[in-house]
Amino acid sequence: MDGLEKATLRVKEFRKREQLILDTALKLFLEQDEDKVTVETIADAVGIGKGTIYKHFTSKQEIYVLLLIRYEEELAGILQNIQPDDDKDRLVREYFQFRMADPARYALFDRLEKKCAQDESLSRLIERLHEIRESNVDQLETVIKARIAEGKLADVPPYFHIAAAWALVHGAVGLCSSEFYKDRIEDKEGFFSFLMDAAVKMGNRSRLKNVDEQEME
Amino acid sequence: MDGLEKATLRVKEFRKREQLILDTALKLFLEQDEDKVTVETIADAVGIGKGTIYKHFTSKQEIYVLLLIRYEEELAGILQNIQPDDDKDRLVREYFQFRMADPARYALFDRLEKKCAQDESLSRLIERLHEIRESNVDQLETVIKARIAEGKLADVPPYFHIAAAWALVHGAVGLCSSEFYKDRIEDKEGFFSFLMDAAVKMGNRSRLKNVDEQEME
Amino acid sequence: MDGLEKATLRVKEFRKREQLILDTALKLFLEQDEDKVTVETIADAVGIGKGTIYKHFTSKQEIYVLLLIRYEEELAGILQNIQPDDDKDRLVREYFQFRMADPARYALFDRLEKKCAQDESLSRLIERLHEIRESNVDQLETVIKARIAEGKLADVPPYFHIAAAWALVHGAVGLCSSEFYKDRIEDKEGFFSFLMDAAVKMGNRSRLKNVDEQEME
Amino acid sequence: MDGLEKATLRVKEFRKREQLILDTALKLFLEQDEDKVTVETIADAVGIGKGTIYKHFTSKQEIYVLLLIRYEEELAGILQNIQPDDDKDRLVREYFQFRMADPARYALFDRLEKKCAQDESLSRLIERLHEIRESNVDQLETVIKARIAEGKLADVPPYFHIAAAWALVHGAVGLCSSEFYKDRIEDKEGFFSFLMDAAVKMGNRSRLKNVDEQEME
DNA sequence: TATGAATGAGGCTTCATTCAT
DNA sequence: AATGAATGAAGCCTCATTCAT
Repeated sequence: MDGLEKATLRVKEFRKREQLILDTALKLFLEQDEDKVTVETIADAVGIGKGTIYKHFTSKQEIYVLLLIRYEEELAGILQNIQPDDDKDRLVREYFQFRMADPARYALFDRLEKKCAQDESLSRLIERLHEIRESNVDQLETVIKARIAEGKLADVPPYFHIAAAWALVHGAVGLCSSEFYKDRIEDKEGFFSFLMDAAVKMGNRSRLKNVDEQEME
Repeated sequence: MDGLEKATLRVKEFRKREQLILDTALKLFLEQDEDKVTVETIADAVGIGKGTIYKHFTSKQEIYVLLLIRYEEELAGILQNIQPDDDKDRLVREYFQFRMADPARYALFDRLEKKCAQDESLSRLIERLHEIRESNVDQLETVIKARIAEGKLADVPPYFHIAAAWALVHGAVGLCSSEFYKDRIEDKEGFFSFLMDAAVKMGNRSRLKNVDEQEME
Repeated sequence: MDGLEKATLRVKEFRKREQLILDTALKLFLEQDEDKVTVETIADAVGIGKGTIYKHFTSKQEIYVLLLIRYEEELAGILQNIQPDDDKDRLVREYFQFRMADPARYALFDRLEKKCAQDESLSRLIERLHEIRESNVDQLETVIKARIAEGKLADVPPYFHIAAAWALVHGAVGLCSSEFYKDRIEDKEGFFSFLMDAAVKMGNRSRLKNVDEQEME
Repeated sequence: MDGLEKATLRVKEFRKREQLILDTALKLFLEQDEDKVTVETIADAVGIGKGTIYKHFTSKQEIYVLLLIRYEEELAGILQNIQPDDDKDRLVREYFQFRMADPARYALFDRLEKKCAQDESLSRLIERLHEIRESNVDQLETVIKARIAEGKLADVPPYFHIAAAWALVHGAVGLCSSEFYKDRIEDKEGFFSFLMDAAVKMGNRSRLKNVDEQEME
């Protein structure tokens, strides 16, 4: 193994550790409130020194943003993997499935983003986050537009559909983590099927018609 | 003015200041992240000493809960004021209008509640909060039930309707405070009318039918 | 009732309240650590306002000293009441009985005195405390001297006897409140009779003589 | 020097600083009332930052207990160093000499222990303190028992002798730190020899016998 | 005179970040 | 590069004392 190889290996190790730190941080943030998780806690959980964290990230807040970016990139990966000739709906379905998969995680990211929004020193990363998200949303818009053209969705600005769906998902997540409603919703499965049904139909033009037809039988 | 009157006046002044502190705290919490607002900041803003805050509240966290309770009580007041012979829908409409009126405030309360949930020393107040909320929800359920009986709403457990609407409102609020979407939704008014429309129709039985009928023409 | 009488009555009431405050403070200091007892706690327990305390005493520390003085005065009263033709031993016995009567109280006073010792603003009161105590000790010395003259006590400076007894009593009190020894001394009654026995005999001349005789063998 | 050595050195330095903090704290506690000594005062006196204190101890109270433990361990060391074939009395003598060596220190520890007794979070350390003390007392009991067997001490439970001596030492310490008696005892050396004499003879069997004989006359 | 709301100095503790090894 | 001891700003809270009513 020559010097270059060695160096490459080292870089790889370094990157790997970076991911490990982020993974661990995420896990801890989900378990406890992120304010209660100290940098030392993370370092201990990873099994490295506290100082090492700062070789990878300039601040705790940077960890927040990088987690956000990683999340958005993961989503981008999912969207990218879907073939253009797939059922158009699949894209949308995957998108929301991903977002709903782990409500607590999503809620965490929501908080983290709010926390980072102000910080001037993170603006570069925040920008990047927005770029990725923009691109993800663009992908979705393309699909939405196609469906509108097909007459399958109400002819409103595409972002109406996306934002409405986003809001519903966000709302559902909030509901899940709400101390109060958590206890009140007895038939959780039934409820979410009710909600999802509503979400799908939300801007759906043809579906509404179908429902009618169905009911007339 | 006799002694009793004087004492009453004093108590009134005290309560007034309490409200002033809560008002100021709320204002500051909305302006900055509540973690960045120190007790001293609040005291300074009110124009009183730090110690005075602790004559009214036992901890910063108690301020959080009392703010939550005040919010829920305000809502209760609105619900109570509606006459029984009012249009049944008005109750529901008022409820969501109230919640949507100041999304940032609502988002804040969401965070605050999560922060207080753990604290054992606040359990008494948290309980009271839940009681008020329960009573508010009960009121709504009554209306929902009536509408279901009238055949105007889908016959699912009433809390399906409430929770679904809650989720939508929560989602909309989240959307509003989201750094990213905030910039993307150009026609905000249009969008929210679209969303509200969806919300109202969500569990609406007759509407669905009507739409169908309409489309069959 | 004329003005003078009224004023006298008022003064009486005032003095009475002063005693009530001191009584209550003492009770609370004994129940909890005196540092944990706030001036407000005392006022509440007495059923008066916090400010009123400061009409009677200039500071919390003054309460400490006044309690000390009251204690020493109480002792003086006991010593005074003993007739000069009483059994000489009775004086000594009463003195130590008084001090030992409530070990916790005694231990408290010990702490309080240490706390006040430094405070310059209390020096006047501290002086008075010392005066009373001096007079009490003088009385004892008189008795001790008489017993020495009778040849019943070892002919050492009288304060040797007093201080030695004081130390033993103080030690016994300390023992009583010691967390550790408290559990170890099973036969408490037996032990204290053993200890008292030793104390009484401590400077007892006749015993020393016996020892001498023994040693001469 | 390899890594292991370095690490060992580091740990040593760390421990050394820990001792330095404890030493300084003790010194300050003795100079002023421990309540007047703030954590910052200690840090400043040591020449380190306030936060560093908390790398070594979890709270100010923990410093109290560790000081107590150190004191008791020091005593254990002294007792251990005494050879079994030494004069049996030496153990007892050393024990009380140690305790009497620095009355102010002893009085301080007495206060500290009382202060920590309640604190639940210190229970583990308090337990350890009691263990050490128990073992120290056990050693003494062994000696006392032997002396009782030899007929040199009165045949009462061994803890009678220990506790009585403890009380006397405690009393003497109290006397020393008493503002009033401090000034009154002119011939301190003479007095303490008088007191010690009494202490040593306290449970001394041969003397009791004589007394009995005398009383039979 | 009695009151109790207001005060603010001051204490303890936390933790993100730095830096010498 | 990795470490972890050291740092100190900053936060929360307490309570003796004051003072206007």
